[in-house]
Amino acid sequence: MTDAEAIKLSLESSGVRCTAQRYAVMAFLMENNRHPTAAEIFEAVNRMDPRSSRATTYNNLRDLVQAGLVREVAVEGRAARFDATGMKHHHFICDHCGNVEDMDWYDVPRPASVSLGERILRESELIFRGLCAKCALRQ
Amino acid sequence: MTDAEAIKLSLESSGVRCTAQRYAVMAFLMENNRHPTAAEIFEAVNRMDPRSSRATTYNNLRDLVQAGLVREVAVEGRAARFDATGMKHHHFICDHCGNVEDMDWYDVPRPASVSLGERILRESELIFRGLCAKCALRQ
DNA sequence: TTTCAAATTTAGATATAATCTAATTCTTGA
DNA sequence: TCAAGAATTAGATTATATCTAAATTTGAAA
Ligand SMILES: [Mn+2]
Ligand SMILES: [Mn+2]
Ligand SMILES: [Zn+2]
Ligand SMILES: [Zn+2]
Repeated sequence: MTDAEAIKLSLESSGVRCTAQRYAVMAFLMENNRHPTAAEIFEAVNRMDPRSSRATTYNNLRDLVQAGLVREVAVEGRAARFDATGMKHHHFICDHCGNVEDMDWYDVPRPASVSLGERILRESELIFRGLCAKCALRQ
Repeated sequence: MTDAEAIKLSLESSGVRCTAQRYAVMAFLMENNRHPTAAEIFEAVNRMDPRSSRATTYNNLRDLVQAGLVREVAVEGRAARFDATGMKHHHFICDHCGNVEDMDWYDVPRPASVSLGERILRESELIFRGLCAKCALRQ
């Protein structure tokens, strides 16, 4: 199976139509582990046909996040970043430049049931903070 | 020592002048574990004297975060929320309403040194996601 | 106490990020 | 082929946060 077919399949098996614009977003995120912002994705997708409007880019990112194929990472004071939820991993967020980097995944202990109360837990996310390699050198 | 003196002291020992406006932000966050947004803090502080402008509220929140007295929590698609960094704790963020709730703290295993590379780790933050008690009931 | 430079505050403008609107185009299945 | 729903679009709008430049306040030196 080609990559294209795999993307098409994963979209459709998640209940999302595979449109040209949606495909372009998904393909860009899968070949790119740099956690781009919506603006960067919009720009990248529009460097070639087919075009995609800003509204569509945001709509599709929202749909893909809902379908569980894409993860949105909120960063304090900066635009949200996105990545394809391929292999499980954690994130390192740089205090200085805001870059988001992948970190090896390891299982995180669940909170005690009594502490969870009536809440329904979907996932536990571990975020490391500090200085990325580039910013660490400069300080 | 009164609470007021304690706040004044903690500001000054963190190298931040204790101005009336800064004090009001800090006091509001310390008597309030609801993780208010900047807009909510601005409004609360301005319900009584002394007044504080929007710019000052944002400036002071930035200064207090830098001093380590306040934590900023970015939430996807919503305004950032703030809390006083008193006792260590984790956060639960509701997928549905975006509310941020405190969870008991427990130690998180550090990433492997090889995985960290040249990065400098400041903190590891555990975020639980799912539905808060109120939203869980309604679904 | 007086004085002054630095820090802080302010109102309002501006910038940035994200969503909404309503018209159009595309897709799918009958 | 055709109708209905889904998706896309340009541009307006909203939401969030920062910037600017002038005024005020502060603390420490004199
Ligand atoms: Mn990632
Ligand atoms: Mn908290
Ligand atoms: Zn960095
Ligand atoms: Zn909720």
